[in-house]
Amino acid sequence: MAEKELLQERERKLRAIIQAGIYPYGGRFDRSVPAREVADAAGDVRLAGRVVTMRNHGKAAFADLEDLSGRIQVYFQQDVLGSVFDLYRLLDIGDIIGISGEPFRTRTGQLTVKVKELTLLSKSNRPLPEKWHGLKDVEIRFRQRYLDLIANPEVREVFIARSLIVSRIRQRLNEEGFLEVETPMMHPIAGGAEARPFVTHHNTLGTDLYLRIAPELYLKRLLVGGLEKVYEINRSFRNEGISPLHNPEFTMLELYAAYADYNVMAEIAEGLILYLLETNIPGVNRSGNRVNYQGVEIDLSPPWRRATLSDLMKEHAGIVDLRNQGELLTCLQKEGAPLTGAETVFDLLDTLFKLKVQPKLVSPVFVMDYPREISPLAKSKPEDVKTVERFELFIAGMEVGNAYSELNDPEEQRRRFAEEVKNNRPDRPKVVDEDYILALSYGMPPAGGLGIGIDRLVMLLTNRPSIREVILFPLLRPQNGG
RNA sequence: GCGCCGUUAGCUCAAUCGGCAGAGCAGCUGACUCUUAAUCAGCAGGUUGAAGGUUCGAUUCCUUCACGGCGUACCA
Repeated sequence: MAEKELLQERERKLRAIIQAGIYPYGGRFDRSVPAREVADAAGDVRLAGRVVTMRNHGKAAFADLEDLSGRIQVYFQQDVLGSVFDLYRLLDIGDIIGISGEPFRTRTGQLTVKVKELTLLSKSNRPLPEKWHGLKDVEIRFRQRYLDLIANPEVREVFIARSLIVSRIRQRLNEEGFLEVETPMMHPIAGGAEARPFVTHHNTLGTDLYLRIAPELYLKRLLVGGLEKVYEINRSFRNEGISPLHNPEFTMLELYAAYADYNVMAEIAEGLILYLLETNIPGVNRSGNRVNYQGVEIDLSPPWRRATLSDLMKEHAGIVDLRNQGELLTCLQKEGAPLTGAETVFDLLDTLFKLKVQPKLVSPVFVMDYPREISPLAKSKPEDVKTVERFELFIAGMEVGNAYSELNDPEEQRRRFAEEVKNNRPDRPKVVDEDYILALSYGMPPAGGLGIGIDRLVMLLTNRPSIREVILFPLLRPQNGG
C-alpha cells in the first residue's frame, strides 16, 4: 500500500481514539517490573512498552510488548476488558502502551500477561520496519538510527555494550587515581596531532578557532599544574576522509601520568583492555582472553608482544635501515605501490609499514620506538636522540592506541615545533605553539601519555566491521539542499 | 578527489535476451476467545532514486545528477 494510504489509515485510528475522548499521548506511567522480570513477579504487574506484534482472534488478541529488557506477550479478551477492547482494536504496531494485569502461562507454557487495564501512552503515526527481516537499508539505519534500534536487537546490544565499555574505563581509571577532566574543544591553534582541522569562527572575539584534533596539549598543561594523573574521554575532530575506520568526529581516551613513561603506558593499555574483557560485558564477543574479530580469532592473553618498529620492518619487509630512502623506495616499487616521487623518507616508511607490516599485526603488538621527526611531542631515547620513546598499539591490524614518554624539555620542544613550521608541509602547523612552550617552561614532570581510539576499541570488542556501526549518528552527507 | 558496485510497494526481496512490474511481511474488509513468523477468504498498494537519450517498446542499454557501500587517495 502506498505510504500515503498507510499514514491515512493510522490517522483515521488516531482521530477515532480522540473522538472516544482518549488523549493518545499519555504521561507518567509507573511500572512494577521490566518485561524480562514478569516471571518472577508475584500478583499483578504493570508494564509499558512498544507493541511489536499483534495476533487478533476476533474477541481476543495476543500482542508482544517490548521494553528495554525484552519482550513479553500480553493477552486481551473482550469479556475481560469490555469497552476497553474497542481501544485495543484501534492500536497499531508501533504504539506505546501501558498495561496492568495478571501473569499466567498459556497452554503451550508461554509466559503471558492477561490485560486488565490498558493505557495508550503514545500513538505511532508511521509504519515500522518489518518484524522478521528487520531493517537492512544502511542509509535508513544511520540516518534514522531510532528505527535501527527498534528493528535490530543486536544494534541495541552494541550501543549498550559501548556505554558499558566507556563507563568501565572510567571506573578503572578513577580507581587508579586518575582525575577525569574536560579541556577545550575550540582551540586557537590545532595541535597535538597531525591532521587537518575544522575551522569555526567566534563572532564576538572576531577570531577563527579550530575544533580540536587532540586534547593532548591541554592535558599536559594540567601536568604542569600538578594534576599528576588526568584523563579525558571525549570527541576530537579531523577534517579528513571518511572510511570504515574514520569518522570526522571520533572519541578518544587520552590519559597522562606524571613520573611514568611509555612502558608504564603499555602496561596500562594492556591492563585496561583485559579488564574490559574480564568484566563480562553483554555484547562483547569474547571467550576467555580471545575475541573473534570478523572471523579471525585474536588472543589477547598477556603479555602482549613488544617489538620495535625497526625489528618489524626487518621482519615483514626486509628493511635494514628505517632512514634509508633508497632501500624503502626499492621495496615499495617492488610492491607496485603508487608513488608521486614527492614522498619524504618518513612517508615512504609509513606507506611500507601500512602495506607490509600492519596487516600482520593481528595479535596485539606494541610497535615501539619511532623516528623523532614524526613524533614531535615524544621524548628521545637516552641512547639514541633520533629515536623517540613512543609506541602504537595494533590489534586485528587496526591502530587502537598511541603513547609516548612525553617530551618535557621546553627548548627541545621549541626546536621540534620550529622544524615542523620550517618544513611547511600542507596541514602542518604554521606557527610555533608558544603558549604550550610557556607552560612547559614552568616545569612539567616527566610523564607517560596514552591515547586509545574508543570507537575502534568498541569495534574490536563487539565485532563490528565499520566505525559507523559503533557511532550512533555517523556523519553522512546531508540529504536536502545541503 | 578518483574507481567499482548499488538504489524496484511502508519494510525485506524477485522480475529470463529489451517484451503486461511480482511475492512475503505490514495495511484494509470478513471469519476466529490460548495465538506466537497465528490461520482462512478477499481487497488494495508502484513517478522501478532524479533528469535526459536510444528503441515500436526501457526496471533492463547509454549520458548526467543525487544518495549510499566498498576500494583508493588523504589521515604521524
